[in-house]
Amino acid sequence: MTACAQCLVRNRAICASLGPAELEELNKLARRQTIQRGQPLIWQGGESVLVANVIEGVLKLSTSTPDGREQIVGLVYPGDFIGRPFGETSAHSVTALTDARLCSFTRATFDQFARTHPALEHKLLQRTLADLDHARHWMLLIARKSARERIATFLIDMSHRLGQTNCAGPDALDSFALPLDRQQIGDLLGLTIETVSRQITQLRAAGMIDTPDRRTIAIRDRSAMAAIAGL
Amino acid sequence: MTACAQCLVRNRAICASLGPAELEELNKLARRQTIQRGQPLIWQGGESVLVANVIEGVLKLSTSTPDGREQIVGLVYPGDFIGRPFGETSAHSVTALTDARLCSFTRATFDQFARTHPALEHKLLQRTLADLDHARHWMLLIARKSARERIATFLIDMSHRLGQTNCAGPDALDSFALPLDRQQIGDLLGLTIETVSRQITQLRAAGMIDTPDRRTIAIRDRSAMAAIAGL
DNA sequence: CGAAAGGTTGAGTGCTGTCAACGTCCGTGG
DNA sequence: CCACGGACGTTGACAGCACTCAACCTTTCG
Repeated sequence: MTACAQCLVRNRAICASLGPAELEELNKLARRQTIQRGQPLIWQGGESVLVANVIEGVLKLSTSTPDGREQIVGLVYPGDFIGRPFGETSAHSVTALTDARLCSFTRATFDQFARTHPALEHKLLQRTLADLDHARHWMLLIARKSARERIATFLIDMSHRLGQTNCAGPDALDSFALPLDRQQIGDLLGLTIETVSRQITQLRAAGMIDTPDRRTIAIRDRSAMAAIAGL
Repeated sequence: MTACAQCLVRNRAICASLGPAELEELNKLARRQTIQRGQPLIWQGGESVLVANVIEGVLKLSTSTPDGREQIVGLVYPGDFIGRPFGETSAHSVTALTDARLCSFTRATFDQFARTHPALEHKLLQRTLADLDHARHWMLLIARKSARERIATFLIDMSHRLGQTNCAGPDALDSFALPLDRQQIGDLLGLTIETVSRQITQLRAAGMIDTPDRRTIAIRDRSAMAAIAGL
């Protein structure tokens, strides 16, 4: 029995808007769920049947063209919300990048609960507004920045995001495990796998980062990285 | 006295969620406002002091890097909502592309009203979720498509959007006035002005569109355009 | 009529994509 | 334990699309 009171993301998920009684009510509607790395959860264009809070792990949101080009349009971390409430279909796919634990609801159930709990809807609205700001900012990155700038921005960004996940507070990690392989980094930044590899090599050659193994990034010169990223 | 009952976008703006009494209440808080083409309304990074419904006209949302590269991250049409409620700062700038009429509120006033009217917040949430889907879909366009695909997609998209603005219903216009100049099309699609010009020239040479004057686009072969756009 | 703003066209460069070969890590099975 | 194979990543050669720089054309407006 994993009650909400012990939830890892109790204070960061949208549930934080609820009082004890309402939380218990919501808890009864929830289903704890684990999914494995690589496992898809929601399909682009499919009927929106599931929404969830991410308790642990990292997932990707992605869309693809009919001819197979893929773009990762967002990453989802613990405490984030996934799925498309109040809509018929999902605009993008959701896939686990690492093993993950979720607190999930059927969309119909969640929609109904949310409609009757304005505080929850408000929290969801705030989060959606922040997501929208973030997505639009990312458009600047993809449309206007060079490959090197994109890689630097991505690595700095990820060091912050993964740092916030820990209980230790909002610190930026200087060393972390990438939840994405090179192909996925390319899909996220709008680059090819070769360009990603070359840029990482150049950053390493410049002494700004280190790559002890293929999944680990160590930031050696954060200010230089930030300068390349354009703040 | 321009009351809400006669409002052009009465049924498409978020106000549609309100009953007559609440609408009158909101009306008292609103300020009708006109702004001229090119006039900025909200500044990136500035304090979020104003939100508004667009009654007439087209506006752009844009962000720029410190070194001057600009990206248009969204276009706003009649019935759409602009500004950043429930937040301290604006993540992007808002500028009128055509002369426009707004129904505006101070953010504090709107926030307070919205918090006490869940139906309005719900409508705003639905709209924000749709905007987010749209922004993420646009990321695919910018990151993965060629210049020609981007131009074709943009023109088809705009013919639909401007068609919906009219009372006539959700028709796609075959001829319309672009609210953007070439530079702005470039800023929207992540291209340079020269590339935009060349691609438009090529589409005209192929007989797919016509350009009676620099601001007018006439779509001659919609299915061919749609094919290039990738549906 | 002249100047300025906006737009088009041309020539050349460069960044990133494409194609291909090679290297490294790791699990599997002989 | 080592050989093998596949997934993943790196590096190299080359090409192409879009960018840059520049000249010229068109429209608008004083």
